[in-house]
Amino acid sequence: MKEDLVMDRLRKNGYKITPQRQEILKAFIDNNSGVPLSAEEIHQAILEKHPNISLDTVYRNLNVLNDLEVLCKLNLQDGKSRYQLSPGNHHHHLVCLRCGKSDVIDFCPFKSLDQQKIADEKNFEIKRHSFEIFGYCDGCRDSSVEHRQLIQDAKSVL
Amino acid sequence: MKEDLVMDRLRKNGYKITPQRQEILKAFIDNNSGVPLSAEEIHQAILEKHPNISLDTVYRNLNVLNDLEVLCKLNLQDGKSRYQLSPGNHHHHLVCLRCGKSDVIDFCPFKSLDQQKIADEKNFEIKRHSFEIFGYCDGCRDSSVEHRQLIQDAKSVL
DNA sequence: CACCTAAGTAGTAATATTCTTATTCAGGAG
DNA sequence: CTCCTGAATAAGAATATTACTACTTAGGTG
Repeated sequence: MKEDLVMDRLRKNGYKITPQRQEILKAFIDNNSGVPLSAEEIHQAILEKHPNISLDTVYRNLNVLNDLEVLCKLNLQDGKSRYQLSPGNHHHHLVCLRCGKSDVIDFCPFKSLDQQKIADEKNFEIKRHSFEIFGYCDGCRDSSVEHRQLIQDAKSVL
Repeated sequence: MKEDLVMDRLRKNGYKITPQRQEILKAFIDNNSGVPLSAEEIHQAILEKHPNISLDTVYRNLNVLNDLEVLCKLNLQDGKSRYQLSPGNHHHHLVCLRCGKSDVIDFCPFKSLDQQKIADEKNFEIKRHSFEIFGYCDGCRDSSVEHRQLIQDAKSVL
């Protein structure tokens, strides 16, 4: 999503355009690594130019942008949340347990699940859902070592 | 799952039977509230009889029991993880955003998703997946207030 | 353009979870 | 039954995230 569209979406939902929000968005636009960003990474990137931005502000705005579906929040099972620009339409993810890269899939279980049946049988009002697939991506299939383990190894070297 | 079966599963996977593990399991067997338990709740319950058990031990063993599929870990979107005894077979959950009760559903998106197609198209090796449905259960459909908000309200009263 | 107010921010404290390290213990081998 | 070793534990530190509070500011109104 383009920067202007995001600003429009903020405005239309009653959110203000602050320099902090613009910087956070820019961090995502500048990220071309393919790996979703963590709150701490975004915070560090912005600190270089704006030494006063607080980590709390980063977290708060990541949640705002996630609620507005500008970003999607991913759990790569490494103990922290990571975020990436949302493609806009409803989707789910293939997440690599080794390198952390995430790929979008259009398949949604709700297209094949009879929502009405669940609503009737269980008398349950569906509001939202989550669906993520974890495994090894193209480049990482060789290794049997998982992301969590690799991170631990990396830490022990420092 | 019965207590003896859990102990067998621990033993067969090289885990030891410790008093702490037995107490944690008992906390789940004793829980008939229908609401999954948080780590802190389990810790408090055990502290009455065993004042020395550490919260870390509770967390560590919840993860062990989750890995062995004795328990399932649920995210009720209220900022903490909750756990309940697993029915044994593969399943997913309907989670109520208001009261926190969780109901098991047998539907699994992978039965209708062509795994081979994803594996081929994306060259992705699938290891595991998550699928949860959030909404309002039978008893909570009236209210439009969400769990998170109710928890905040409750806190402000204290 | 100055004013006003709800929304946003920084800083700090609180909470949830995991890690580290030294000590203890379960349970197999002798 | 005793010894031994890897696994488990307690205690406390570290990390990830959210909440609280007083101050600041975006952006609408006159």
